[in-house]
Amino acid sequence: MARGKSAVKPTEAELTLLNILWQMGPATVRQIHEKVSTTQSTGYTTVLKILQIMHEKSLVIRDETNRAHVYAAANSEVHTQSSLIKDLISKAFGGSTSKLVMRAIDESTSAEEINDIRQLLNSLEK
Amino acid sequence: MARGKSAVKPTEAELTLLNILWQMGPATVRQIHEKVSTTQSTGYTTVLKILQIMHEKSLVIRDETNRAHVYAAANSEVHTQSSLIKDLISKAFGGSTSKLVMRAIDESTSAEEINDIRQLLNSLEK
DNA sequence: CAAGTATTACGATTAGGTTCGTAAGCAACG
DNA sequence: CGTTGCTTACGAACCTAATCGTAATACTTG
Repeated sequence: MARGKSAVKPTEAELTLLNILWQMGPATVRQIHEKVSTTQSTGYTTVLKILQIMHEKSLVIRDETNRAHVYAAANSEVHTQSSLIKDLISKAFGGSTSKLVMRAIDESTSAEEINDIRQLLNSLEK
Repeated sequence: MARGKSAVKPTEAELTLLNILWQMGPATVRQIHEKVSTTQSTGYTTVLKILQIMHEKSLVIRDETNRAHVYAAANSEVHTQSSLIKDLISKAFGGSTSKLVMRAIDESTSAEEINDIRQLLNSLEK
């Protein structure tokens, strides 16, 4: 059955760090902490601890070659997003993707975004 | 600043009960527990406790007229779904609705659902 | 090499979520 | 009215998440 894949759902704090890693690419704790500090006041060791836990969960990989370990997201942003959205669809939308899309799109959705979505639908046509 | 609105995000167990309440309408603990028991093995008092906590958080309202209190969801299913999806968009999709929709739709999405979505887009046209 | 500095590791603390056992309250019935 | 059974209330136990203080370790530089 090939289990062992990503049944792991990142927590909120973990997702914050993943977003940074996807944006910056592989980075040290110091770099990640500096980045996260621009928006939140989180201690250095807190960031470190979360990264260590994520490593245990295989949410990140790390290169221990140098003293300052270099962390990187284990899964792609797209992959993680898909998994989060599938989770939400099953838990809050009775498994219906279209219901979710209907709730997602509202008056605050820009014309541009709507166009992007329309093009996606067209490309699925085939 | 007009607090008291729904800044409250239901937990997973709470969402399970909300789904039941939306489906059944107002119900007693017994009824809810019977329903939840068809898919999980959760004790009666566990369901009761969660409902009491949800009541404190104002996720449900309850009618205490009779001995067996009658619980009902405080917010509509649509309202709650919208709030959950907005939360996910901001935390995992950089605020982009179209990105979320693109991840939501994949090869497993039925033609029927795609059609529903297309109609939604058309109705927004105007 | 010794002292200072950066980094990782460990473990404690706090808070929230989930579960359930037990007690207390009420109601109906014999 | 007292016993039985359903219901709510209370609180303990356990788990995960998040935060950080302190210790241990490794590098760096005078």
